Amino acid sequence: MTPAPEEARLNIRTVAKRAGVSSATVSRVINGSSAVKEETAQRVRRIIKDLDFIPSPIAATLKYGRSKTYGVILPDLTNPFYPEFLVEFEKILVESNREMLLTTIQSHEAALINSVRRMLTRQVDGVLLMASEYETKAIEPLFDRKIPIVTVDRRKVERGTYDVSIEFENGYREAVMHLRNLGHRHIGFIGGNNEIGTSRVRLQAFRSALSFAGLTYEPNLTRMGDYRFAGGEAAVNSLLLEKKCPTAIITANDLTAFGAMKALHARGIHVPAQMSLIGFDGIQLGDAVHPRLTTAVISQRVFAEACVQALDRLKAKATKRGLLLRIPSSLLVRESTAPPRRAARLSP
Amino acid sequence: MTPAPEEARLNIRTVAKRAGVSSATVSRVINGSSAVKEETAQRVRRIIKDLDFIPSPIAATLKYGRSKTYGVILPDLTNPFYPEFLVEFEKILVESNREMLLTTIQSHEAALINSVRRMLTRQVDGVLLMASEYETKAIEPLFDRKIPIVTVDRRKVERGTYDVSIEFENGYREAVMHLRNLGHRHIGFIGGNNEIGTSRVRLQAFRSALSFAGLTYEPNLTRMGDYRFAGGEAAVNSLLLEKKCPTAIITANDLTAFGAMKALHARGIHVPAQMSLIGFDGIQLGDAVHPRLTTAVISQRVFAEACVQALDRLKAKATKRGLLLRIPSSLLVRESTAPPRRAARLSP
DNA sequence: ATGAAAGCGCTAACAA
DNA sequence: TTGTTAGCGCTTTCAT
Repeated sequence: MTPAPEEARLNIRTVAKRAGVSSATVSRVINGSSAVKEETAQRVRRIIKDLDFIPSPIAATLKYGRSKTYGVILPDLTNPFYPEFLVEFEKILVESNREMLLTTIQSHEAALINSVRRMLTRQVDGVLLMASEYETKAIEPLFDRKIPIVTVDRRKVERGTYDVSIEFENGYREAVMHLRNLGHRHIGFIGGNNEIGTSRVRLQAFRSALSFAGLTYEPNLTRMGDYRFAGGEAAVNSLLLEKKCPTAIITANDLTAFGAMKALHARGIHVPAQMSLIGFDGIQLGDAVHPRLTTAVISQRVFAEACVQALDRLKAKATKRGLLLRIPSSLLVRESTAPPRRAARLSP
Repeated sequence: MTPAPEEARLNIRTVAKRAGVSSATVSRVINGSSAVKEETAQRVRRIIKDLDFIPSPIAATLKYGRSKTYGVILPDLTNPFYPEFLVEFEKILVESNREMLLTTIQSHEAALINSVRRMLTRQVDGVLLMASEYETKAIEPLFDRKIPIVTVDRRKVERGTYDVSIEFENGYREAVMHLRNLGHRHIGFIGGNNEIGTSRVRLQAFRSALSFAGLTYEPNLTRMGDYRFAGGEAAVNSLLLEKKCPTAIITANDLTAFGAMKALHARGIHVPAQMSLIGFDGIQLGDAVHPRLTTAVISQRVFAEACVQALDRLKAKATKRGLLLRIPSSLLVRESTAPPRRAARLSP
């Protein structure tokens, strides 16, 4: 009355039986343990292939606690920066036989609580929090359960967290120097959302770049945006009301720059002839707009590698104290920058 | 010598013990079984909350076979259409307590095999194949294991597969009529990659729209692209070499239209004064470029709902024969279309 | 170098 | 309405 052996479910024991070994040995072969005689291993691998057997990491997770999955919490999937990052991040994980659990909060802080819960529920081995601007409270449960956490752009670490931050200083310095060398003296800035830490960091980096270039920071040439088109657009419209308009604008990210570009076009202001524009991120779109956007580029590959490495290290030695990793940025000059229309007055 | 009870692992039995019930009852409460006395259920829920207990779907998967996860195979995450889709798809799944396993093949067909393997490995309850243009062979293992498969834009079904297809006919018809009403008589078309089924469908839909509008299809005004900027750009450059240039161009998707727009700008051809342009998809970016793109819009919410529904139904009754769902598209008129510069000669 | 055996946390018959 | 029980497929000591 037992079911036909043909129909027996395919698992590690089926393989073991066929190979004339125990399931423990099969497990060892699957996990590449060196403690198996090569001959045996070969035979087992042969059978695995013949049977088209796929081991279940779910069972392994249950047994062993580790899911071989890293979670990612994104603030906003519609900013192309993140998909471009994810492609690299996924590639690295998959190469090493791990998975990615993607959650998106679409800028709703409330969704963060839910994301965290999903991470816990699915037993991820670590969380990459790219939405670091939000409340720490929501991620407490991760701390409590000692899940490795890597934040992005938070620029501070706590309780064994790692942080991967973009080195804005470089990029903005090169951007400002580039503009200064072209003859610009009055450079506007469109930042992110002021309530967010990373926005302040960007603005600060811009200001120190100005001073490095020997230019004065003019607060009335700075506007806040929202890291999206709309913010860039609105900011430009507001900037243009200033008596003394800038001859160039630098933004907190590329999306903001595109918004700015649109507003400038709409008002018949030519980029770069009448206004130079520099973004930050280096998203692919920058190469496709007209004029092609001059921008500070971050290598997504390098960025993703740093994130995975940070997660791996944190998982390996959970008690270590925090660590800050920096990802460099560097200026890519394209077509959205040019000398200012009227020669700037010579500096004193 | 037993470990301190304080340190006992938190599982369904811990909860059961505290609540003075059996683990089965706790399981029932968690899964919302109606066969539990409300009073008992309340007590159990109370304890779950107090203990901050999170049930493990991994164990449930192991036991029950279902992972409450749908897999998605995307051709290319850098086309904003997909992230915008994913946001909706994820939202729907999460609302109903399910997860999404995202894999990307970045247009490499070889990666499809790997994606399929990941789906099998993680025991997804179904697969949404948005990269349907690729070889059927690679997805055989899904068929073999009777995993529900929903394809997109394949427009045919087999062996209990469902297909969700975009209704290009509508959108293109409205697009062509819009142009015709503006006075256009010679409309160019930039398609996708010709080797791909969905490209042929789009071209066909365009042609039938032309004939519906009483216009003749002019094969020399058609070019193939690649669904990306580059393809649109190259296609325009080639189209402009034609003796009899079109006065308007319709594209296979928005990204292609952006590429076309860039090429036109680069050659000093004003959109829409000298050339009208219509895209397809309705990605957010279309609202941000200058001029804002007239395009046939697909509701991502509707699209995502259809996909989830198709997966759900297929899972519920696996033997049913195939089903085709159609997602409508409709024209959104913005600023990239206008009457042709010189009045077109009156039609005969 | 290999095997036996004890679960990981949960669900679903079946029994009560 | 609730409890008992037998695993789901795997890993990993501990033996041998």
